Amino acid sequence: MNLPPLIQTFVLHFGEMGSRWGINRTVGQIYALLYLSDQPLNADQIVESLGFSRSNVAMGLKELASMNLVMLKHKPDDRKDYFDTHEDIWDIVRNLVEARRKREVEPTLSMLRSIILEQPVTDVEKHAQKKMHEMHDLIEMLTRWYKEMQRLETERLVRFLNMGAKIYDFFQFKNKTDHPIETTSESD
Amino acid sequence: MNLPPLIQTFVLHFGEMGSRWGINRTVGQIYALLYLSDQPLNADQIVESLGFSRSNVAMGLKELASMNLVMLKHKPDDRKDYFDTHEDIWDIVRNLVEARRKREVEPTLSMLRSIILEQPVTDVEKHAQKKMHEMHDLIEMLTRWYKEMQRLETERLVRFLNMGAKIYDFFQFKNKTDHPIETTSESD
DNA sequence: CTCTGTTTTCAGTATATACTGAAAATAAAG
DNA sequence: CTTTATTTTCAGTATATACTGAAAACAGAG
Repeated sequence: MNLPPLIQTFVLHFGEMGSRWGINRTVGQIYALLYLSDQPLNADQIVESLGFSRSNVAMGLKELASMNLVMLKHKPDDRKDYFDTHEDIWDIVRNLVEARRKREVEPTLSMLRSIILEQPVTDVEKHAQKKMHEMHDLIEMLTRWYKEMQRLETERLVRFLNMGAKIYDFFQFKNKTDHPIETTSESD
Repeated sequence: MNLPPLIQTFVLHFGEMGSRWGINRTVGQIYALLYLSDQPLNADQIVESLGFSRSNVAMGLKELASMNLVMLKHKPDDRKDYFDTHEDIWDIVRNLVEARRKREVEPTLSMLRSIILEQPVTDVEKHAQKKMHEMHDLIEMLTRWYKEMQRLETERLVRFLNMGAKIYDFFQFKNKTDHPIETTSESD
């Protein structure tokens, strides 16, 4: 690896963190490199920069593509595949969260859906099923909320996030006065 | 392992998912078992239920304790340590998210903090640093928002999440009319 | 069609992580 | 203090995951 120190630190960090983020070192480093690069890179350039085997890089890129974290691009008169990350960092967040939801949440949700349909026999099972139901409802609630956020375009999402504290006050206010809040025509 | 089928399915699923959630099979299964149990369990009972070695269970419990996902309890005239999960499922979420933030976000944030202080030399480094700055600001923003949510008590948090769609409308409304919204005395 | 540059696959190997059993540490009870 | 119940540590081993190199598949150019 022979990268400018600033870039190297970042790339190595992403490699190390990879395992905590459910991706491996190779994938982490490749993503970091592409994120910092001011132009799309091809697999050979990545091999050159990071020192992994060609096949390992190919697999890493495939995984990143499956998570919609990299985009395939082409240059005129060049048959090589070039890879790039999204321009808008919020698109990165959206794709990242979606990929993790699919991997980490969706399987559990469907397991819960099927299991709460079954008939509990003993009291122990009854209690267990109640807890599972509780978890199921919570995940569904968070998922519903997440899907709504996912639809917000960047500008509104940012504004919404920056409102955080004020929204908190807003609910405090609502709570104290007990007046329903008119936002659109719809009410609670 | 000899558990009621309903419980066994759930426990095994948590074990399998463990690796995707950054915990291992043992930790996943132990947590699942404790979550479903209607009473605190001691290490021997967990060994009995799951078939892991005593030491593996001890390590798993230690890890769960470090993430504040299990609580230590004692019974009268019994020297054994008993473990239990939180009553309120939202407390579980709060502790879970906090544990993951510490592991998965905090180290990156401090790496970024230190790296954006350095002096870039080349144009390539300048561009890279700009991208790092962008990432840093985004993570800080999300963290700030998260900390505010973390402070909300369960009832308000649930109400807030259920508002999701309406808040979206609310911003649409704001956007169209361009009137600042009065919530408390403070304004934008 | 063949040739050439490129990507993908996959069996084998290396590395990292999880797990165990035995021994050490701890802490309550006598 | 010693004894006994319990938890923790840790070196060694097993298992799972990552990584490589060689070969196969693919795709555009002639």
